[in-house]
Amino acid sequence: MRSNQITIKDIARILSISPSTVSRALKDHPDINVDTKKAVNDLAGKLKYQPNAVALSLKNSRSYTIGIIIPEIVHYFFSSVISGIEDVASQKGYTVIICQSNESYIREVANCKALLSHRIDGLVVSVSKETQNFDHLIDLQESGIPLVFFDRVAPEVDADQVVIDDLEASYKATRHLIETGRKRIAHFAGPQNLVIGRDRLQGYMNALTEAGIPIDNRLIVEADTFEKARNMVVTMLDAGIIPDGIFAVNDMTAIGAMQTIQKRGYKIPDDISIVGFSDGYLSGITDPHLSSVDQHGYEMGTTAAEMLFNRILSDETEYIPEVKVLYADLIIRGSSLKE
Amino acid sequence: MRSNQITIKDIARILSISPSTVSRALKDHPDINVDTKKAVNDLAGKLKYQPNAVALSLKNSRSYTIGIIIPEIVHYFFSSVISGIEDVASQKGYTVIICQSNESYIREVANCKALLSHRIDGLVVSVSKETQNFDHLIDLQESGIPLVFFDRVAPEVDADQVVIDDLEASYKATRHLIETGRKRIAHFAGPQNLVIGRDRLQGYMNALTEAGIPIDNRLIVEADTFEKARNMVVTMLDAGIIPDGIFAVNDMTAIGAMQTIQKRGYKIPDDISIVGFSDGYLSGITDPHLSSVDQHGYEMGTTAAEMLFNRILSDETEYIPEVKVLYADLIIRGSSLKE
DNA sequence: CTGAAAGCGCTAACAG
DNA sequence: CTGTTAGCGCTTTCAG
Repeated sequence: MRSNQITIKDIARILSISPSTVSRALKDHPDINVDTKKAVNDLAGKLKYQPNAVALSLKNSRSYTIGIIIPEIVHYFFSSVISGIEDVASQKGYTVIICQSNESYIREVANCKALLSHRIDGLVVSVSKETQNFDHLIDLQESGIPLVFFDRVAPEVDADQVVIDDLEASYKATRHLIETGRKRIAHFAGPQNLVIGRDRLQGYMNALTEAGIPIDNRLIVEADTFEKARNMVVTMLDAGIIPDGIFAVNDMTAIGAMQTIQKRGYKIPDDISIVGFSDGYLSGITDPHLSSVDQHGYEMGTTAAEMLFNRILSDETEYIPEVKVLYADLIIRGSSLKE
Repeated sequence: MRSNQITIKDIARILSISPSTVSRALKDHPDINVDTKKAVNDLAGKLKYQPNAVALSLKNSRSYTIGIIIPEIVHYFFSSVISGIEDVASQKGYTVIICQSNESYIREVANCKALLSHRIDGLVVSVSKETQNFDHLIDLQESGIPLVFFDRVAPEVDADQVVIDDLEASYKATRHLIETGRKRIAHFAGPQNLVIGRDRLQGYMNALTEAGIPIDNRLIVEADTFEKARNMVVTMLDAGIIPDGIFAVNDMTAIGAMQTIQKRGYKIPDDISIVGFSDGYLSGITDPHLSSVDQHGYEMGTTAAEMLFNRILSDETEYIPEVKVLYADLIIRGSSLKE
């Protein structure tokens, strides 16, 4: 199938004038005769002329396009971040290319290459669980493309970041469990190669330590998906390890734990109370509703995009990375209510 | 910030050869001397040369980019469709630009213009709830860009479509309610300007009619969001209209209804049983689990993408629109179990 | 085996 | 007020 879109030359030919005149007329250049302008604009409208963004990109060495690399789009948190980024970008006249790494390092690297090839003007990224080496991102940055990390950051890379205060949020969540009388609080943790995984664990430990509760390693398990949580609960209960509270690294994990716990005949929150870390609206549709840290995904997206455009649109040569820490609220719902 | 990416000319200059030789060497053209090839490829590797996709697009009048327009990315169904499209596209070496209409006609039109400007090679679209006029899509198609609709199609436009058999699926869902002894079955319907809204209502009516159950207009209400469902249930119950079964146009609506019904002291499925229309994994985390039609979003995405690439990669001039109807399964869970 | 030149669509400096 | 020209990065005839 051949595309047959109108160009400036088409308009010029029809009107028997030069392409540059058309170009100027279209952008209302003061030099151009009013009649010419009118003729050009009328014809452009009639022919539904759309400027060729590809040609403009080549000419200007700016693609007016930014890239996003996220692990998986099919998560409320990530898709709401995207939504935030998109709104800011489209308002600035920028287009967004979204790539999924599917939690794979290989794909993340491939995404970077593709985006480099498309000459994106900037990149917002949340790294995959697998990623331990950040050369692909450093390369990108070194070739002059501003970079902003969100949520899953790479401290090894000197770039802007927007994160929530994971340490504080986890601390608050755990403290809330302690304050409602829980003594044997388990943590379903994320991968420890991610900062968010480490920070959330640390916040949990800080709260326990502060309260004088000894840290029990049998209560700290790596489980960060619905499925893993279900299996882990079975393993723990079968081993006679019965927590009275669980702080989970994300909502799906919390919900997986919740379901299995209920299936085994324990009551929530009476026997075991649970706090998650928000993936979005899920917390409102469990029974009981899930207490959870609200991460404000949309706001994180707009913030990241604004930081990125600050870089893109400024001429500063020196680069002092900025870290923005968003406040995260603990929303207490039925799964951890005090009796 | 200036980007400083390596071009073919840079390599040519360093090696004191011409750009055309570099170009040929990079694509392993048989004419080129092995040593030259090696020198070029080594240097390209060292300098991390990435071909400029923008220049290629301009040269080839193909952007190797496809567009997606969806109402909102923050829905499991839509994001899983995107995932399917992306996987097919990236495997074919295409990039994907995703636009959200946010259910707004104006934004949908703007999205089309932006995508046209980017000279996308094809478009996959699910129209906004507001859209009644399809000129923007027809224009796009007329300028030679293949179009595939999914889910929310525009029958007014002669283009490929991939849909599920909404009529059949709704019929099955309603019939299931009838077979489990329900007599006063309500339908929480979607907007009637969308084919899916109309079809789902029609399937519901067909099942009732077939079973000899008269259609009661008080039981058919337009409610297609979590919030609207909550309000609608209150309104109905307060008016003394108590259904014994509800078929909802999507899962969030079903869940909204479910919660409010439970809050009012009715038991699900004993007093009122409920069937939804799938937005994804939500059905597994309600209590009781929600019976629902599985729409196979990912598969819909891959199918749509494959149909699109059939058009993009073929030279056919004649265009016979194809409609692919995917089978939708009714998954029966706790919310509509027979006693 | 390699180079020069033209052109994809657009703009901007330079000439009239 | 308008036209000519060159160039963004790349490929591809056409000429050596």
